[in-house]
Amino acid sequence: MKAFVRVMKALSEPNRVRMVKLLGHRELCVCELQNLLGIAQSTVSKHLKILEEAGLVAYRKEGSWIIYRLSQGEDSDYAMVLLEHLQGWLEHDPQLLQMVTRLAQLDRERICAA
Amino acid sequence: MKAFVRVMKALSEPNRVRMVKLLGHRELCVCELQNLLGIAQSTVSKHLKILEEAGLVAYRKEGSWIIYRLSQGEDSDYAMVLLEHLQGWLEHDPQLLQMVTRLAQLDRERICAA
DNA sequence: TCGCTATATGGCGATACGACAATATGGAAA
DNA sequence: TTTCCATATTGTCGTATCGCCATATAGCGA
Repeated sequence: MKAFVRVMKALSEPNRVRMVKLLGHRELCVCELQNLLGIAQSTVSKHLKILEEAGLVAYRKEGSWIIYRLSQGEDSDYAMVLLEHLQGWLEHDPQLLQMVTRLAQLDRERICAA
Repeated sequence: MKAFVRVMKALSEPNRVRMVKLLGHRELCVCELQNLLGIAQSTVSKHLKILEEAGLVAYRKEGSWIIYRLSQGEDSDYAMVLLEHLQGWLEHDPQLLQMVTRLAQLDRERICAA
């Protein structure tokens, strides 16, 4: 029950759901999420901790960056099922679409600069 | 996003999850849920309202009883998917098992009395 | 070493939530 | 009508949550 509620609670906050959806496109570091969501860095960090404790995301360190990705089934069965459904859900949310567009734009710019 | 979060929020509270699981066995009136959960009637009523607004449960009136049941897909796609998964999830939660046992016992007694 | 950047943590204020008791509503029975 | 019973609503209280700012912590480069 506790584990289930932890996953539901993690996904019952719009900004956290947006993080999950954004991470569905590619792995992202904290500052990228901060940039895309437009909220304070400390807020992003706290949200990520909640997502991680629910087994929804995982991270790896790369120098001083910490790069978050969607979890791959290591931890919670509940989390995995929800993540799969979320792939299809909310694809037409206006705010989210806007963020995804910005993300794609950032990626294109990076490619051009390379 | 709002509809999705509403469903997640509704399912991120243990007593509400228990209500859903209990309603998975059969429809129940408010006082039965109150009895099984052991919480105040007003609390049960509020929880049921939240579950209903999320599209997880529905009700019908029968005299002065109001009988709640799991929703059948009338309202929310998110709710339906979660309800289906919940059929299998949390089957071994100790508290829930105890409540289900009590519910079965009540049913048996009612049959004997008839 | 000293900063500079990326991230995490602590603390605060505003708001939301979950519990209960008390009260309102509305049907059924006397 | 009056009296119950089932349910909903309202008020209150303690706690949790979300946002921010300010402050650690930790790695990288000068």
